[in-house]
Amino acid sequence: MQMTHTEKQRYQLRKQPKQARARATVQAVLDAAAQILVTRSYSDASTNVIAERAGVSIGSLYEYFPGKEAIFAELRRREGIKHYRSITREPRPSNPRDMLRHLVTQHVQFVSSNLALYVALETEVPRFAIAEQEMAVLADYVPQSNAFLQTHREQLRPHNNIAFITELLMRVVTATVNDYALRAPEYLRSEELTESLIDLLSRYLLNEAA
Amino acid sequence: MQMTHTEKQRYQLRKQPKQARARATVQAVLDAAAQILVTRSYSDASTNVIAERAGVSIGSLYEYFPGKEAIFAELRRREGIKHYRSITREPRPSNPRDMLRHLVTQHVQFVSSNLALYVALETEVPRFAIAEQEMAVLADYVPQSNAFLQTHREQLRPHNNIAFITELLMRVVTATVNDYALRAPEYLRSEELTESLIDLLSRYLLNEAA
DNA sequence: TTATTATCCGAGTCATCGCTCAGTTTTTGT
DNA sequence: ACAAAAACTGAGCGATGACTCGGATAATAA
Repeated sequence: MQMTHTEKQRYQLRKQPKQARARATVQAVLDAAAQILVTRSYSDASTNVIAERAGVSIGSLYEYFPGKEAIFAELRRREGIKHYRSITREPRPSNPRDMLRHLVTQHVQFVSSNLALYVALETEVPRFAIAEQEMAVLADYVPQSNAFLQTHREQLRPHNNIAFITELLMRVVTATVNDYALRAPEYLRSEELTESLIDLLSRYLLNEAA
Repeated sequence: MQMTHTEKQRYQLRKQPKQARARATVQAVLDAAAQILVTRSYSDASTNVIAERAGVSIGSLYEYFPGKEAIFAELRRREGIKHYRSITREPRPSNPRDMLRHLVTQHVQFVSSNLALYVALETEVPRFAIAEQEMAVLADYVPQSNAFLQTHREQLRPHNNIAFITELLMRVVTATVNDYALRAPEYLRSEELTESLIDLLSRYLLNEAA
């Protein structure tokens, strides 16, 4: 584990697969990694074992991935994209209250429908290169939501920093749902949790009338 | 990484140190582990490296720890205890609003005063044996806070399940502060974050008058 | 067809890691 | 002072893991 001169590409694909069979190879590796992560553990997921489970040779694996870390970085990247898509998918809400409801329900929905993998990624895989894709879910969503709330300011209680509040609320939702996923998954899908969270956020964000 | 017959003591001390120098050895190992974790990484923290940094022989390390995982489990256990102490320390609040303020400020205080180690433990160390100590911070605190809130019911908005709400609020605080610690530490100590969080919680929990 | 590029293969190398054990030193108890 | 218990030592073993490389095979292009 020598780090000669901090290579950025340590967590990226060595090269893009061009042919279809190559894309299939990459996908097989990622699927195998996910499966081993969920059924065994991160430390059991050696490159040799992953390659074997994927049905590709260890040599092929290293054609595309510079190492074990890159495999899981890519896996997380792709899950992050799915997560983002899940949250931003239709229908677009037409008012702040619907926005909060949509945010909470979609978030719970995504996490609980991928619970095993989500939890394993969160609890077992080290967060290399945290800055890069870690924010994928929030990076685009926050400014977008902020703009939305700005245009519906009249429905909100007076806040002197809407941008900050927007980010805070996003983080409260993601972090709290994450916490339930890891530590109390039996409540994750409960009406009670979803409704309480929405109520908590609404009461803070919105004025009485809304 | 063979797991013959799921031994429970994999994450516990092999034996309790009886003499002072033995306690010093254990402490030195834990300190070294923490230091390497923070300055290098979890995967760089091999038992050999930890022993060397601690200034004890590898043999001595294995007198007390059954393996690498046990070292970090113990480290986390001790940090968890500190965390709990930090949150439950005087002065005991006399009303719900003070309770919320106390909870938020103490929590932020603890996390930000141990930020590097806290973040490293959260992001790099796998959560083995999650059930055991993971809940240390909440396990005692939640029922205790729940009882407290029950006795001050008249200051609260009507809630049909105070126990659930208590736990929810605890989780919102810990999870959100944790999220800022990992992903936006520049806001962690800000007045704005602390005050917004308290406001968010109060508005949901308390009735107008309180 | 033929040249070129892309993909795949897997035995084998080398480093490192977790861990043991036989023996020494220190502390404690009587 | 002496024995027993506790603590410490570190060379070295066995296992495994990440990764390479020389070469085979397949797809694409000219």
